[in-house]
Amino acid sequence: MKYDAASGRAKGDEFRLDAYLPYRLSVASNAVSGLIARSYQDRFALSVPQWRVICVLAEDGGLTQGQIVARTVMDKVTVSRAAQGLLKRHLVVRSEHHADGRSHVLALTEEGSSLHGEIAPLALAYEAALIAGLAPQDVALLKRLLTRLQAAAGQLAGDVSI
Amino acid sequence: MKYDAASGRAKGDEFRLDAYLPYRLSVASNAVSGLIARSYQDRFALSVPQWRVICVLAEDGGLTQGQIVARTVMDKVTVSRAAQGLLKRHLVVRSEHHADGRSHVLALTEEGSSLHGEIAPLALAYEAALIAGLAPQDVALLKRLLTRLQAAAGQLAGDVSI
DNA sequence: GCAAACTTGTTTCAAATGATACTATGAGCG
DNA sequence: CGCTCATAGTATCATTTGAAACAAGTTTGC
Repeated sequence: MKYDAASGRAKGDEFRLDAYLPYRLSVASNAVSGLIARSYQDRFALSVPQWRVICVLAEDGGLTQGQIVARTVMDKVTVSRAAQGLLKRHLVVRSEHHADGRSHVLALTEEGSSLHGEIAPLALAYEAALIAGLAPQDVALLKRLLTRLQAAAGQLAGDVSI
Repeated sequence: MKYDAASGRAKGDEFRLDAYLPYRLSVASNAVSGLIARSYQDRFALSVPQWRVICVLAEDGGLTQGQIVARTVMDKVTVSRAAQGLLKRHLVVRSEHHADGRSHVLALTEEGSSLHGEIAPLALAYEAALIAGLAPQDVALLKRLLTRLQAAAGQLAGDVSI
């Protein structure tokens, strides 16, 4: 059952789930995301999408939801819901877009900015704990490789659907 | 707004979402998983959990659901549902466990095994397309780093909850 | 100008997810 | 034995997700 007479080699060598990159990637990401998400939820009652919106608003100032979608690689529905939650908690404010009536500009409130200032060090501490024991150049390479995988996946998805 | 007078340095340097490993990991994984999941779904009407169950049964022969849970890092509910779907399609069979009446042993049918044989090359082709352009030693390092991140996340999660 | 086509953001709906509770069986111990 | 406790797997429920339809506003082409 593990030996394929036609190909003349062990079938088990052909495909091993443990060695399959998409599987490894998904499992590692789930473990890390789960850890982080639980932490944000428990301590600050924030979802990951909400935290991402806060981050890009802290970095780039006022943005429309469309710009946030582009910056965070999230669905527009996800961003819309995250923004509504943050609005209710007065962590962000909305203002009219000067040139486009469909759009609004989101920006952090004082409170939102202060929350960001509070969480950011904890987030960095989590990252530091995760990569403790890894060589810095390995971490840098890891980030580059992840970006290239993301780009490759995007390209392959585009190739198929278009 | 990007300059914090109190700390005397640019705020943007403190936390950049783009450089945050959990974010990069999640985004890359979502891009890759989405691509793969769509492909399994479109061509074979299989979910990712179902595909994972097929893989470990192809590798290891008859397993209980508990063993599959351990092998695939999935929730037991997820495995239960995946198994039920595969049973309905006669891709796996269930037999009594010789020593434990609560448990069943799952194994691939001829049809399930043949489906695995059909999908595996495609899965490998996807992986090859994703890592095209990357140095093989970089890919090997990537897999090792992912495994270590997963372990670190598991450990951190354990530290908190226990 | 103004109708058709497109964009922005929201709502709606169906599917996936996972925590919790439950059933059925097995294990430990007096 | 017989009672409690642990485990395998399933069912239930609330939440999350994203695709598709939608409303409101903008752009384009004639």
